[in-house]
Amino acid sequence: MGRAPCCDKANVKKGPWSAEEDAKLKDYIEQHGTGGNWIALPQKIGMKRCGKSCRLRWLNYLRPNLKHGGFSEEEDNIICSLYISIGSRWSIIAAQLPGRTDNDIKNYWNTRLKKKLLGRRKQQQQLHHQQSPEGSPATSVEHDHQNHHQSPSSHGLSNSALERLQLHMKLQTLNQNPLLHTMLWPKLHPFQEKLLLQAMNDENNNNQSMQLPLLPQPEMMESPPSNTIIAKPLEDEMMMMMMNHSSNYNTSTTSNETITTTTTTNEINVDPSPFQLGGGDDFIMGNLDNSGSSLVWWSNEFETSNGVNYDRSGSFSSSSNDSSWEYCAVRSSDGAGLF
DNA sequence: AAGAGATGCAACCGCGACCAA
DNA sequence: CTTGGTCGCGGTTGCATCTCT
Repeated sequence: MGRAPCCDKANVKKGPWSAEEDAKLKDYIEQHGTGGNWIALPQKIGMKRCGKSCRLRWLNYLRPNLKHGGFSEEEDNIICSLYISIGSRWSIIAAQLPGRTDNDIKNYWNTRLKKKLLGRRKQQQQLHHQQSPEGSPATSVEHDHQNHHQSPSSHGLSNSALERLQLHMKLQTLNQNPLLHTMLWPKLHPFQEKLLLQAMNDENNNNQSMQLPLLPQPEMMESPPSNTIIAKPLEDEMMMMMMNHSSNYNTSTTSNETITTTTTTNEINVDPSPFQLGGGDDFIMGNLDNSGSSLVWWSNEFETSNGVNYDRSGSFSSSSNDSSWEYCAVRSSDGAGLF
């Protein structure tokens, strides 16, 4: 037995609001406030609308000082940064953008900003698809782009986390350009950082049952222990997704495999990994080092000491003053992955 | 010019959180 | 502690408009 409806659905008007309804609601709230009870409000003013509908209309459209459309570059950057950090927590993101509503930002992200930022990858995938029509399907993110309003792909990974990973990679690529760096990674106001940290810790706390490490507070990040993997929400989520996605994932603390990659521009030695994660098609591979920020992007295959081929499709890293991160997505010839 | 498909946006839905009784 | 009502959020849907062929 489901919960009781909040209103009599049969006698409630749905659909677009008329100017008359808008005026009625606006006038009432400006004079009397909401009274702390949205459900009762429509009856008070004689409207055949659900209280939730009134609330939504007020918050998203009628409220004073709301801006519609015309997102600035700075707003784009803030949305993007926060989305990568905390995911689709539109209310938190909206709180950082005065005059914007969560619904507005959500729509803007889904319809424009995401495409704007991931456009290049889409082109790459289209090219890849043309070159190998029998190849693997597009990621769920791009699949969704091409199939508006259709169900997610059967890939099984969270679109949100994939997007965040892709964006992180993309922005780190752009990060090589110092001009773009400041443009795309704006320094947050301390209050924004505090909010962000709070949100991150909330997320980590919620995941405690999964035994994921907590995000360290700034004061805890003074000198991270060597080879300690500090989980940020993005990484947590990706790890959990990989584990959920992979029916045959494997974790190990006894890997003795050393991977050496050689590219035309980079030579990367990955320490014997303390943690393996694999299975399925794609993998996340990470390595914490203390050598500062570095960025590499591979598209070539590389071979491990035991002869397993990995197609390292991309890699990125990020860093703060105290710690740095390096990740790459890998696909192996034998179905094993490394973290 | 017309039809089909893509896009953008407002609004709805359902669920979990919260709180008071 | 339980229950019922409300709030707030994120995901989804419906539809008008735009773009392409």
